Amino acid sequence: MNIPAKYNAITVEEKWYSYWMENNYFHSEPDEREAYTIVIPPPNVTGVLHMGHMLNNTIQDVLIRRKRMQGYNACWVPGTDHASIATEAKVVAKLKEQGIKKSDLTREQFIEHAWEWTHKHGGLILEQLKKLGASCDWDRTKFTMDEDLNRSVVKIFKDLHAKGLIYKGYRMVNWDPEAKTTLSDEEVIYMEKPGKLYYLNYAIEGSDDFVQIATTRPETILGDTAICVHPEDKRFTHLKGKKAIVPIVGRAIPIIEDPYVDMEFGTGSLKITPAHDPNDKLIGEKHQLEVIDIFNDDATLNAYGLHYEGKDRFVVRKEIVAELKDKGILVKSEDYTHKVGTSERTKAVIEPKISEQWFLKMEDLVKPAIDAVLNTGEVQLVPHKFVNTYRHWMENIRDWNISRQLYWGHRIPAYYYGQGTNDYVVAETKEEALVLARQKTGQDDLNEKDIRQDEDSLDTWFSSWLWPISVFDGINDPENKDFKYYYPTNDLVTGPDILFFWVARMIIAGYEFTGDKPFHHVYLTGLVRDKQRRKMSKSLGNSPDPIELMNTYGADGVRAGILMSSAAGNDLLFDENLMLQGRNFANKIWNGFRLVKGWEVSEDSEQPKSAKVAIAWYRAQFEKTLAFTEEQFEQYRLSDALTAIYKLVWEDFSSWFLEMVKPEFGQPIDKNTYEATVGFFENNIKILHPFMPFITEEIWQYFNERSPEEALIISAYPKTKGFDELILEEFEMIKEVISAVRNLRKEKNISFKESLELYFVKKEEINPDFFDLIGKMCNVSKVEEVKQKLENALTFRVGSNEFFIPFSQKIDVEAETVKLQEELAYHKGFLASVQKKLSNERFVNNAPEQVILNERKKEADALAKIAMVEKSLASF
RNA sequence: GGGUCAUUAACUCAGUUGGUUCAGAGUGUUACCUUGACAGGGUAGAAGUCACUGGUUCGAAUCCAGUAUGACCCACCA
Repeated sequence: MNIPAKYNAITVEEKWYSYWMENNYFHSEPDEREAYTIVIPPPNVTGVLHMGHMLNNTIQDVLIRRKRMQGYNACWVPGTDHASIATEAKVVAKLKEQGIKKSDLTREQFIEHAWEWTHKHGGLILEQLKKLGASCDWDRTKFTMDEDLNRSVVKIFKDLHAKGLIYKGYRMVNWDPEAKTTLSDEEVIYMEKPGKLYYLNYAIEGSDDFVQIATTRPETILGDTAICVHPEDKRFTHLKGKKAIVPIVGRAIPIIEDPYVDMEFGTGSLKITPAHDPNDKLIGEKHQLEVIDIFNDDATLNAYGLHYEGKDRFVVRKEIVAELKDKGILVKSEDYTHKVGTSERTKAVIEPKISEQWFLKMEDLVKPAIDAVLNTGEVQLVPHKFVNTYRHWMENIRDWNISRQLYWGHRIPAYYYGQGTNDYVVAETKEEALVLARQKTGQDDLNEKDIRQDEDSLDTWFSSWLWPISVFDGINDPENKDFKYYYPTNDLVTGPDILFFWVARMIIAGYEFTGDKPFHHVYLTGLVRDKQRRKMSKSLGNSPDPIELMNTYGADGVRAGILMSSAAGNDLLFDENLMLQGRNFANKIWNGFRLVKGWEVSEDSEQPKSAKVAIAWYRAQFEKTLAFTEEQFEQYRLSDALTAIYKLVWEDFSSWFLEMVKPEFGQPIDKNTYEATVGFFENNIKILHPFMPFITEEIWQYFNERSPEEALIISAYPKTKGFDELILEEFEMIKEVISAVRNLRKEKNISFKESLELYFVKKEEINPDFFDLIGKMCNVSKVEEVKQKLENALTFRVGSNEFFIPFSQKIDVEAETVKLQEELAYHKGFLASVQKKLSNERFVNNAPEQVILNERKKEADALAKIAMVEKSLASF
């Protein structure tokens, strides 16, 4: 036979993925079976696979494959997200390389470039998922900018607008000067950054007096429109009603009072710049202050910046500090660490900016979504600990800024017919808009030229929050058969980092637009970190290339490795050793297969007793493990399920069972044992298939010719049957006997080839059915009970039974004595602790009866063992 | 500032309603083994005051309170 000793993953994996694709096993159509559905968290269309994807898609594939084998109609819908800001930023960068500025292009031209980019780089990540073995229904692949998804988004916008939930507001928003767009609050990451707190003196109008303020942003003094102090702050009562002069600008601004000011902080007086700070804006509104915006869209200063006009805000900060210092206005500066908002995508420092944007009212929308997670349990978060985070966010939710000043994305379906900011209608098409506009204005002579669509596009998440609905076209056509069959979906697998961005909003959308949950369970994976516990990120360069990993360790190896140590919700410290472990496991299975496949089967040789009992034992062991993994799956503890199977296959099956039934070298194996072994092997690879699909399919098909209908991927997953607990217990004792004999051989340097005899004095039951097996495993020619201990023999004790191996050489009495004394000391110590417990009246009175009985049994056992050891000692 | 979670062997982690000698696994490490499936393997061993301090209990790694350290999430303090 020429099966290679080393399992070659690469060729095998390609072969079976193609086979699965050719036979259409991944595709799902509604039928009479129960559906099991997962929608993929759509990765960025132009993204590449990283370790986070590996983890989370492996989990999805495990769930899907298992359910498919269990007879569900499993459907895993793949797709990608247009990722407006990220993709637009990439396109802008690429155009810049070619010397083209975004502002040189029309919207249409830019979008053309973006599509070109998308087609060129898009979808690569889905190809990479295939290498991982992802059994997605590729016929259902969706993109968040697909035409039908666009129609869904527009419809939803229109619907929410009609309900009065979408409105335009002139508000302070998060401005990303790099991408020149607003961001939602969730897209702003606050980072600790070292800065300085500058103390400045503002002169008081018409006097020599001054008021001192502290600021971290001296460049914004150009937009100051007030100084604010606490009304009860006695230090400033003399300034009441006076005006201060803004340095450099020379503008006189009022000194106002507001309890917002913290008297303890800084100098106790605060400069107010309503255009550039959310709090200042609130105070400004309250006191009806002038709003002076000093920035352009790219965060350079505008005309209000005077001689700083056209310079960047950070350049200006430096220069203005120098100028203030020269003029004696800067009193001092202190080092000060504070949190600075940055853009999640571009990393640019966010500029709070007042502008007119579209908002979605969240207050009422969140109610059913809160209820579903907190009260009814219709949607369950796994692990449960995320419920609190979810609740907190939901209960403190603010209106969602859904407009973005980007070209790439779903354009806001609002059409203006006049110059006023509210002279618009919301419509699905321009034609419809015209009709609506005519109705609204009563001007029948309006035509298409008079109508222009809003320039903004929608936040990416405004399309992805519909994902579980829109991939089945449930918005446009709620009665369609796919939607009715697959929705609501079952499980969602994603990272906790997008719990708010995506998961929460999908739950909101589900209830609002379908009246039902979008999914039942949300499995939140941990983050993949490097060995120094840092998040894996491109900028740190600490993320290994998943493709390289799969080439080195095989997709199965990587899948197993990454799952082996990743409990739900716990971060995973990436270590290549895990992948190595996964690969070695694949090799172990492979070699077990080689062994079994190499056996010659004899029709007429009889089944040895040892094999018979081995089969009975392994059957029970398998069933026990299967039952355990079922429990683990119930709780989404995939890692524990896999570890259990790993041990079953490596230890129980390979190290024990195969050794137990292995025929003598050169001898054939009897048919019954062979068939049982192959049956066990096949069951092993069935329950392993969801985790390691490729090698299992390879072995499955190698064992026997299989038609496409008999492929492992669609074979029936074993069902739990219950098992014989007793045989498992009995075998534990046998195991101990076997390893004790092996140890003695080693200690005394007795070759395995030298046959031994084993005798024992029985104090507790030992099942004689196993004796042949002991014989085979230890090369012992007979196992026999005797009434009393043997002289001149090696001894050991298992349970309360004492074993003897007659030994021709001289027994080292001293060494034996030492060994026995150690055992004695151990048992005595144990006895003491048990007796201490039992002599404690309160224990005896309070503990449950079963516990006390256990203790009594322990006491009796210990006493028996002590007696036995003492007797042995006495005989020396 | 508020919240959540963690702290168990050198490392990464289990320990599922408090009760068997319950202190575990994998990796690493040590010693031995070219045994006919597998050195990507086998056998055996060493290794921990379960972060700390109290409390509850007959009994605590497990429950409670506090402390320390770390991680993450949320929040408009110049």
